[in-house]
Amino acid sequence: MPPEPRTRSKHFEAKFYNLRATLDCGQAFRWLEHNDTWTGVIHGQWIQISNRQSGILVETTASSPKWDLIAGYFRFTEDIESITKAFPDDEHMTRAVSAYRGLRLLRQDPWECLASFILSSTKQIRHIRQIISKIAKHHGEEIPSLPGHDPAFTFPGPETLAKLSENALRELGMGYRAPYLRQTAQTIAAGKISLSEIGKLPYPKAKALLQQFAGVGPKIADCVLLFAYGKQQAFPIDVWVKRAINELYFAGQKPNKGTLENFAQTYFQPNSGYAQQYLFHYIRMMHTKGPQSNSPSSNL
DNA sequence: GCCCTACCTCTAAC
DNA sequence: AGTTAGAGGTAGG
Repeated sequence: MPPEPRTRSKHFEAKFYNLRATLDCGQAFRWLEHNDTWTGVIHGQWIQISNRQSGILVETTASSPKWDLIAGYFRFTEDIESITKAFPDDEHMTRAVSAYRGLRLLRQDPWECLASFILSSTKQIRHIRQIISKIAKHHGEEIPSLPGHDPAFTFPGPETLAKLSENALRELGMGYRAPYLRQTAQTIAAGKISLSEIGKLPYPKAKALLQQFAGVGPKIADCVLLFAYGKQQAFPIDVWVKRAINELYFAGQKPNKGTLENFAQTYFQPNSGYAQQYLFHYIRMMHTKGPQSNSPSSNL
């Protein structure tokens, strides 16, 4: 038996951090929960994370943990209360905030985030997770996890995926998204578009550049801008958010595309990106559990 | 520009 | 238990 890997741990102060809402609701696809403890891999490091009094405990098997990157990923220092307080003062946002108190945005690795959302089109979250897990298992590097946990793998870089055939990607179950992912990986591996440069651009230019990648349209570009680059102007409009705006703000009369986009861009400022996440979860809950269901019982 | 459809595969709902 | 619609869209007509 190999010796149990040593772990390093660190406590972070963080007021209102709802791990379930943050890690399990479709902005990231690699987190697993067991007894209120979450495990995942970020920046090549296996992480275990759980709520503690007055904060968050992070443990990792990495031999020299990159705490800065870990803290950056979780955005521990973000003042979520003042962000949600600046939301529009209407009944829907008020309900969304109370149902999902402690929901945070993450700051993910741009490549993994981009690849994940290329795979997300017309897919249920469950299946997206499945595909991403397969990619890591088959083409990532194994890294140590703790006993009792599944083997852990890094998410392979663009150079690795660029070398795979379309068929090898299709074998992972991604269907017609395979050529998109392959081409995007090749574009990055060839240095034609730099992901770190995109982060330095203002929102409109960054969005336009992201849309040059195969399989990336306005929605996926906005997801990456919000979940990886932290651009608050990004407001991904998917079927759920569109449904939410139609139902809650236009009384069910569908506004045309321009009206809806304009509303999305202006009404929720200045924290539109955060507002989008709360709205997304709120409308999904309304549809899956019924409008009566009001369960704010998240662990804070 | 705007609308339409094809696209893979799997899950959830009959 | 088998069948089918629909799923955090995008590209190309």
